[in-house]
Amino acid sequence: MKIASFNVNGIKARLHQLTAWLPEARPDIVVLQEIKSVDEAFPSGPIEDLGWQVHTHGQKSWNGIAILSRLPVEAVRRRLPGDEADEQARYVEAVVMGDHCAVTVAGLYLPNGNPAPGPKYDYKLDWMERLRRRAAELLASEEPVVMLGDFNVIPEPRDAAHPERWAEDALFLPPTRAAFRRIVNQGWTDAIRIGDPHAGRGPFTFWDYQRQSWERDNGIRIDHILLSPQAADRMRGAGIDRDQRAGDKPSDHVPVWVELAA
DNA sequence: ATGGTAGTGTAACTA
Repeated sequence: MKIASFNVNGIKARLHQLTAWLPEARPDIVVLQEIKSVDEAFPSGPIEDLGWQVHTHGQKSWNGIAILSRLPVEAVRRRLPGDEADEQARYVEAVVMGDHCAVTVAGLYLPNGNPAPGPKYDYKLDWMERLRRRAAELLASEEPVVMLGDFNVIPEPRDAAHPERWAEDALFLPPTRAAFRRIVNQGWTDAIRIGDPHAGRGPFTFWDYQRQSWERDNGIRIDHILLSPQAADRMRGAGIDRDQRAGDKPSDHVPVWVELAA
């Protein structure tokens, strides 16, 4: 079972890239972030025509998430628990039926949090605490769980080409990294770090559109795949589709993926 | 300190 995450930065502007990448990469499950579309306006047709079921959780103009699946999906849950007043569409969860076992997939678009300090940063840290609580519940199931998406967290200096430039940024501030570690240290495995070992800096998953970041390989690693122990036992590979950043009108993120024997 | 680019949606915001 191949599970992928892709921040498309606007589904309407990225349909060409997504419909070219899906048949090429052949994932079984994809979580999308930043669809920037209400559910009714999501272009499901061209994706369904390629064999994928579409489950969206959108909002107008910003954020928004979706799960695409070629396998049977049950128990789709939208919204991260813990704050009924939170209107931002950033979390979707589903149970996917594999040949050998069921896998819970949690897709997320964690708040950016800039500028920090400020209310947006407070919201980010609150959201991370809610995610930590949900992550603990998912781990307690002792089932295969894959929690993946755009975390908007640079975990370590080696995850940025120029970490010093991120020192004051909400993606790299010490409280952000500590909150991420509190989740990982519950017992999750960082699939990209394990599956795609890299001696020096990188690998990266995001390159800004500005300042020729891609041409200069000035990237960061902020799209992550966390595996429960039962999912990590089944991991057969993981990777980053880096080439996707080089095409015509690409997203500023590239897809990340993990392959499980499931 | 500023501005550089992109998407949504058509002004101003988010990233």
